[in-house]
Amino acid sequence: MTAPGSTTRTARERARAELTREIKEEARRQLAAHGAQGLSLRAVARELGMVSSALYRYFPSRDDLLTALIIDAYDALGQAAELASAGPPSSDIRGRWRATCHALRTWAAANPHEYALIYGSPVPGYRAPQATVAPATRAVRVLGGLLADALPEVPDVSGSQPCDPPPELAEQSLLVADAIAPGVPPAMIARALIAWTQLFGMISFELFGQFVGSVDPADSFFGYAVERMADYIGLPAGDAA
Amino acid sequence: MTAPGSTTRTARERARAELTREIKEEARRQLAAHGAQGLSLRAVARELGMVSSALYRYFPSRDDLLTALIIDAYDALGQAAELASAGPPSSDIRGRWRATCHALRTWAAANPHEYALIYGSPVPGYRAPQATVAPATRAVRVLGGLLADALPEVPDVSGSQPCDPPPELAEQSLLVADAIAPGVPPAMIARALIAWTQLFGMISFELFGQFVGSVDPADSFFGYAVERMADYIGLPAGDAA
DNA sequence: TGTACATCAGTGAACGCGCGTTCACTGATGTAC
DNA sequence: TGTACATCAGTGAACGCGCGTTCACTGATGTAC
Repeated sequence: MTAPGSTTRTARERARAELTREIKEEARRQLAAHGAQGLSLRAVARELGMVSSALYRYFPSRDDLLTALIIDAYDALGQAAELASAGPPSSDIRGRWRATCHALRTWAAANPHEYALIYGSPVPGYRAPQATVAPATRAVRVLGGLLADALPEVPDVSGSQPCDPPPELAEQSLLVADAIAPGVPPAMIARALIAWTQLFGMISFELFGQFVGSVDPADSFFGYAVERMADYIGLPAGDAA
Repeated sequence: MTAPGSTTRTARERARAELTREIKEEARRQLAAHGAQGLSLRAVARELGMVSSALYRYFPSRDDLLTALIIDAYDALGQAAELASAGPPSSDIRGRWRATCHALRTWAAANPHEYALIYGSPVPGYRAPQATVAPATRAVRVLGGLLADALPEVPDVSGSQPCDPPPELAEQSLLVADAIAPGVPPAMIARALIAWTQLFGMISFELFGQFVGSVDPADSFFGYAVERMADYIGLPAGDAA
């Protein structure tokens, strides 16, 4: 009888955890080769030297396996962003933004099919369950934290400005701020949303082949856009630059 | 014997053209229901009351049918952009930009699966043939034309600026300008590329469900971003605003 | 205008393949006494 | 420490389905003389 709560579980439990991991690994390889719709339980089982029905001991259905892959992908991308943002000194807001953007692009380039799974076209017939919602916000929370940290450093412009967001957007921005960037004013949230969509638009264009024949390779353009968006959001230049 | 070159071709030719159209229409419906990978020749034939092998008289393979749909989608999107840009007076650059952006979004919302086909994740195992390249540039050419028309109206800032694009990007921008926006300086091309990726990033986020729970509905945000990007590119405010 | 031939659209059967999921089962691992 | 029982992983066969593509064919449409 092992101690309760011990990290060394029974052999059965360890074997189960390991096989679950191996199934997801093989499924990710399938994903890369044939896309989300081409993900086949039978093929995964075959590759693992198992009989296809055995997989049902680990995932109740194909869609549940897909859900697990989606959650893993959001988590991996989110973690990459978190690590990158934690690299520079906390006060170097622009450095943290830069590092985060480049980490997102690097992760996407290294895991194009997992990126496509979460930021590409939705898989027809698949409805993402509630469990994917929280991991999906992990990356954007990094941006939120960064904005919140930038607050003391940005010039406090009270009163209405030209280019202030319209009422509906201001309202939505307030809710976004409440959720991921406490205290950040709607105008800054709105600018950050523009930068965020620009960032992912750029990554998707690069990965999905829209830049072929124009800004290809996209390194220079990417670096340039990241700086311009930092300017636009109003992030302080930081110590390093 | 009908006159050569007459628009009224033989019955056979007319029937062929009509069936080709019907096949593509039905295929588009399949696309909407099951995605690009779920597009099935057999299902299309079934719906049309034909036997599946009959389709091979019209398209040599499934991939060729997919290619036809892709080309049609690029053309439809490009045409929507062209029509929108031709709406306002030619000198109202900002109005044309605004109309073009909204037309792209409207087309995408009305044809989400065709949009996903061309701007979403690539279809695994499918390689787009050369024939898709030209139609693919049709939409962005509208932006190019708009920039070229704006040239006389933007302040001529010679000499190097802060925020000028780095050498590699400047070079690529020159090539882009040569192809779609003659005479437009690299700095403006670079800004337009940022705006263009922001625009498609925003449309994709909205269509693919990334805005659910934040800027949803996205109308207000979309309109706001379009204006801010117009500012950023440096488009003149126009007569209407 | 009429006939002989060529072209083409569509049929139906077949090939060879893959899929997700269920179910009754065997045998190993874990647990309670 | 040893035994009886419960839990669980994995098997293998089966169900019912779908797919792209080929091929020899029938019969209608078009064309040349």
